Amino acid sequence: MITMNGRNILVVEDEKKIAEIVKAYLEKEDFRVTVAERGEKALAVLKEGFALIILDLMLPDMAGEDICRAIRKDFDVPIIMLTAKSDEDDRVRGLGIGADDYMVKPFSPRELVARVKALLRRVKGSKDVLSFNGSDLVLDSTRFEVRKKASPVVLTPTEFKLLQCLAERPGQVFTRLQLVNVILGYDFEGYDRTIDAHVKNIRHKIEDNQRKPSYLKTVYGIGYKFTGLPDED
Amino acid sequence: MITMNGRNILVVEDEKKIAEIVKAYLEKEDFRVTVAERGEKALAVLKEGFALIILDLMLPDMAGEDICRAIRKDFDVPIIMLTAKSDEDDRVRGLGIGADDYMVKPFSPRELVARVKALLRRVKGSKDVLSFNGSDLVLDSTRFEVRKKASPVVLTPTEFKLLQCLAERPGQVFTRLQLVNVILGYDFEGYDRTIDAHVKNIRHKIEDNQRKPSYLKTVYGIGYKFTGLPDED
DNA sequence: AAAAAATATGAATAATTTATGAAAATAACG
DNA sequence: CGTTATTTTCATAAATTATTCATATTTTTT
Repeated sequence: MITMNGRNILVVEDEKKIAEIVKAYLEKEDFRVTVAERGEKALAVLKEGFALIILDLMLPDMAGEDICRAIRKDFDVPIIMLTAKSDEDDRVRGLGIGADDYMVKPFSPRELVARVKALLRRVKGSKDVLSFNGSDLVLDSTRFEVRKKASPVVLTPTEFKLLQCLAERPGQVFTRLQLVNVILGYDFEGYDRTIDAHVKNIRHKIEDNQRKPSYLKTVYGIGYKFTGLPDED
Repeated sequence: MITMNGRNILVVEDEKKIAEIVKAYLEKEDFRVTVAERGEKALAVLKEGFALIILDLMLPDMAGEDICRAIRKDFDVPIIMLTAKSDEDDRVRGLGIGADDYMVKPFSPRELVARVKALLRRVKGSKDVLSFNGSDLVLDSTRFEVRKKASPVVLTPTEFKLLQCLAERPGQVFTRLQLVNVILGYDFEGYDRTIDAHVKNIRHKIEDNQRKPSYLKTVYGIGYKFTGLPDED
């Protein structure tokens, strides 16, 4: 396995302008940036060693997911995937491609920088696994899998995204609208309350007592929140 | 550098229809919106102070990027750029100039509102926490939670809003009518005195001695006020 | 100190909000 | 194309909160 290099970032993006902007923003933060316009080139420079890779899902020569898998085969490097539409993130998450994070275009460059930093911080610590209540509940984003007291729990894609969204920020309260925006996309035309149904189903799968949930809690009049330490409020 | 104003948003957009829709959506979320149809006017009202600016890249009198630069020269205010169609160049231009985020038309107004909020949160440093009497009493808006001497106090939504409204301006006296307008909405048809009931319930939860409240004080003949330093009047 | 005015309080009732099971619509898959 | 899994909607039950009201208490005025 090849060593990764401190502040080197590889940007795989064929839209030159976007690549440039991303480069500019990252360099302003003291990262060194290499741009590859094609998947082929990306794979060629890989062995230079990068701390992180930003990868467009749509490239002229190869599918982003293939590149991602190719990278993952030999390198243990965090990847942020760029997708054009909100429904593509399903593919990113669902297919076990193994991206560590993803952003839907159009994205704010500041947010990208923030995520790069966050991801580097996270990765340095360990992998992409959220663990709660002393490993009683584990959310493994790279494997798209949840484990409850060590035994696997099967969540549907929407359920997983919902739980993940909440679990990433324990204690923070999300309104149904916020959750819809994040999980179903800004263009979702349906009803707020569909969130309730998913919450119910998730609770059924991860809570000991569905009537008295210890993880996924209701905040009356506002929305929902996740609590990592079931006892606390 | 000029101070920015809490919930004031400037929309610079010449297409009246779009401006109106944006305005309506933002006002529904309790923002105060000023619309400028031309760049010239935008620059003129700038000193009123805005928390955020939404700027169309294409304007009749001046290029959006010039306005953007002009704004940035004197104001440190977050900017969301609106660009027409999915013209890549425009998109990219917006970012290069130093917009914080951008959206491609046609966009969903819901998404715009969500991005506005996200950007404000990000810029503010996500400090939605009010702290009083040396952290004896803490109001945390993102967690929708009040803590009294470090232990959580559960307030109902109305109670929370009421307390928040008062606590945001310690010392300022609010009439019941003002409170009703802010908390229950201008269209509330009920009785003033419902506020009293909420005050009672809040006091029950946060005051040591409900008969001699140290935070939530009555101003006889007028209304109520919040005092951050319990000793002072 | 008594009367008047305003606020506090507890309890009853009304109104909202959430949970839930099942049906209908959609998407995914072979 | 039919079959299955998933997502969404819907109707209703259950839970929680908001409002009102009658009465007690406090504050102000005279």
